[in-house]
Amino acid sequence: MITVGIVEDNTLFREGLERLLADTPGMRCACACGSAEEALHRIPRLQPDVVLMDLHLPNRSGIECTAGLTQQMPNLKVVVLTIYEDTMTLFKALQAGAIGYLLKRAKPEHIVDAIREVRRGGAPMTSEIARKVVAAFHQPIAPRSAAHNLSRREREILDLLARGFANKEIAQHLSLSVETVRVHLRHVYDKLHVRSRTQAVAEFMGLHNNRPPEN
Amino acid sequence: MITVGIVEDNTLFREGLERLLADTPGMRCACACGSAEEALHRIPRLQPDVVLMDLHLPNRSGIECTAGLTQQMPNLKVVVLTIYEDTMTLFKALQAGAIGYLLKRAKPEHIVDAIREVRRGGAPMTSEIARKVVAAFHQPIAPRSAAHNLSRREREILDLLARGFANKEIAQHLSLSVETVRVHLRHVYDKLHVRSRTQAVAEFMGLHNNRPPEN
DNA sequence: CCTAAATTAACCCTTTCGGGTTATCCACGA
DNA sequence: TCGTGGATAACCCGAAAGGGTTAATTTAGG
Repeated sequence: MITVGIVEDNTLFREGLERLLADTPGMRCACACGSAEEALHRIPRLQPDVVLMDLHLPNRSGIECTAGLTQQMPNLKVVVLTIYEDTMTLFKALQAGAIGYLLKRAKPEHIVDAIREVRRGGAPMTSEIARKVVAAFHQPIAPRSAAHNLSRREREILDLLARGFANKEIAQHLSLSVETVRVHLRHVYDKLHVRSRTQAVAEFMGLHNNRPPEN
Repeated sequence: MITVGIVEDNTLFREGLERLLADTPGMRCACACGSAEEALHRIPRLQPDVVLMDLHLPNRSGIECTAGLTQQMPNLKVVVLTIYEDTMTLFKALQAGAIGYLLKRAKPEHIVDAIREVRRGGAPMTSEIARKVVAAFHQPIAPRSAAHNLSRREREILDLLARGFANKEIAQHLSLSVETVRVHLRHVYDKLHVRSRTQAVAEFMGLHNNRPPEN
């Protein structure tokens, strides 16, 4: 018997899911929550095996709800059930601890299959979602040239910048004058087409970590 | 018709795969390579749709072979077929550009299914592998994580900060006073134990990029 | 219900940053 | 050989950032 929690603000859809679970042998609906607050309150007490989580909730987003639940219950398996197909939402949900990601247009039997798949140790998701997840691991084949127009010294200084050092500290680290650091930074700003150290760091980090592309 | 390349040093297994493909309608074996060198030479010329890649090869590893092939042919879909189940090998293969990851103990029909799955836009892998991939995205459940003590508003502002916006711009984006933004930022600095926006961004980025490094 | 935290906002003041400008030294290549 | 570009350094100045302080309102939780 697999116990399942539901978090879904849409009443019709929520009751549809309840009925689906009730009609499925081997599954039981532990609770059906209409809000993130309700979920954060009831689910830790009822300890279901799996949670079906909608992402579009009134106050807090389902992502935060997922994060809250998985932090309290590391063994809880959250399967996201949403209309959002964009990469950003997907990754935030996974980071929040979701273990599966389905679209609401999935057929009922696929949802049931997904719950069983979770129990078998899997991570249910559609083909397209899986492809996106895997693609996030691929190293960018051709690192953009933007950061490569930088000279050695400029890269070195940008690197220290990204570690949060002030110009003064960078100057000390490299045994340079603060003025020189400023000159290098100006060149970096020119080449990266930014106007502030924070923008430069954002740009630099964006190229140096394999995070999902924006949207 | 899907054309498939094979890279596998074990002769028996390689020929077994060849026969499997030959016996499968809609698939054709473009080439069967016994070494990474042979693969790097022949596959770019034959341009198969999919490559089944063993990871245990004589000289270079199949991971390097995968990296070489995917760099030359960005559209090539490499499905790893290996005995290695460890997380490190998995991640390296994915980073090298692999799009699927199967274990050699997979049944022949599953291998055929996986090739079709790739063509349908998916990323074929076993349940356990998928679980590992998804788990890599989970944020380390750091209870002491300073970033989690941040309030909703503070996280929101930090996020805009990390995108390179100035206080003034953040204020406009959120319809707030610059002073309020400054207050929130001060709290952020306190909680992250930093003294400047750049340090805060560095900290934030460090926690919010989902790289699976740790060689 | 009441308190703690969050959110909003303003003031003053010092430090840091970023743009503009100028200048010297050195290495590399046409 | 001369010029280009990198690295070094200094000046002025306005804009932005950051610290200290105070305080109103709202929200959340015990």
